[in-house]
Amino acid sequence: MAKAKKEALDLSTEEKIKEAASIVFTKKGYGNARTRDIAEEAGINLALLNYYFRSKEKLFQIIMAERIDKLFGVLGPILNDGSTTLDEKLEKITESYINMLLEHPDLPIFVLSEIRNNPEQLSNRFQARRNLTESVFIKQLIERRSDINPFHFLMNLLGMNLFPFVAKPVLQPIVGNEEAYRQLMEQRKKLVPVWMKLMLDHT
Amino acid sequence: MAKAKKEALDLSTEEKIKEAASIVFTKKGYGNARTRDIAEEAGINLALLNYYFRSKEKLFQIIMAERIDKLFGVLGPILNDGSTTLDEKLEKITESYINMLLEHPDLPIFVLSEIRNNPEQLSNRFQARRNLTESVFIKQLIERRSDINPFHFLMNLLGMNLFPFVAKPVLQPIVGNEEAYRQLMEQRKKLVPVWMKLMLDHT
DNA sequence: AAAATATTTAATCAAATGATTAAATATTTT
DNA sequence: AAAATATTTAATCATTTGATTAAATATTTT
Repeated sequence: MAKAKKEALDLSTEEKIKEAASIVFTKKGYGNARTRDIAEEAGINLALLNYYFRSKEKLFQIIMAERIDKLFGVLGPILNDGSTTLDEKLEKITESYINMLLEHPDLPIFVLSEIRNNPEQLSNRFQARRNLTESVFIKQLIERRSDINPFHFLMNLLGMNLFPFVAKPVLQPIVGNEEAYRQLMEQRKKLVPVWMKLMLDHT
Repeated sequence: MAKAKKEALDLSTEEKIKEAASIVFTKKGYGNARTRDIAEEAGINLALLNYYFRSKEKLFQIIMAERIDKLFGVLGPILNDGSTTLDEKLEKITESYINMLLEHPDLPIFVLSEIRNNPEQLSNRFQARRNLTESVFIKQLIERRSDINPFHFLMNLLGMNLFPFVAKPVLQPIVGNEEAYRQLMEQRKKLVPVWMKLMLDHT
């Protein structure tokens, strides 16, 4: 067997294809992406893509799982951190999301639109509800304000953090140039937690 | 000429195709939609689609323009109403959006993802900035709080109203069933303006 | 009713596109 | 080095899919 070499190159080539697939799928979506686009982006022959991943669909599933994890994986550890206060969690979530989305601005719109196309892709739909409702975050929230519906609170938090990126293609031309947009997002790292705390404190 | 009959049937058939196209495009997006899907949905022959609209692309442009107008057209009149206060505008925008989105929940994700695919589709990009910055709404906002960046304020308002629908495929399974989700959205009609006013009043 | 025009259909085309194959090249193992 | 295995490529296939065509049917005008 050509194992040592195989693994070195395998990783390199396979990773190259996955990287390219990630770029092309995220930019165009499944339906608008061509396997030839991906092959070209990866600098490899089209047949290689099928050699490594069997089909466009299989490759997509792998990328999609990674992207979903990238988008929502941030939340879990922060929501369940027993060592931080609720206020600190708001700050951490906001900072994590905005930092991540500044690097991957087209991630939310990709994931959300593909899930719309194929809702089954969300594997652990039921588990997600449990994980959330039993999280430290929700416990702290209820402890502090038993009258605030956690779902509303979470929608507001995610809406303020994710929406500017979901709507970037519309908002950015209105706001101005790319740099102006980036600066707004930087400001929101401080501002969003302030606004969320207003909701927590308001009588 | 067969004018009278033509117009009666034309409208009916042409409208039937547009209606079907709107449904299929909105549900699947341009790339995943097949002209055959649309023809079937409309209950007509595939050739008819090209007879009436020349091409998939042309038909899409028409639908897309309508959908963009549906999504953002609500805003203009409310933002520029000189007879309402800022608070009333917040209430009107929220109520209009939530009512409209309860009927067309997949509209935002469709429009935003298609604009991502083809940003040029936003025709009046520069005009939009002027319209907004010179609106009564922004004037009232600056009058009330010169220290609040209108772009941040607008992002929050739109984020809280639109995001729950953009993320519905993810959030709804977590929240529970369809009806539970609808009730949450009904509640937000009252709640979002309250939260927005908190931001306006906070010292 | 006849002619002109508009609408609709079945059949077909041509290009795009996902996938495969068979052969060539490179790498590893013996 | 030889054999075995893994990787890569060019060429090709089969299906999907947007679009067209020519003929049939319906409608309107004369």
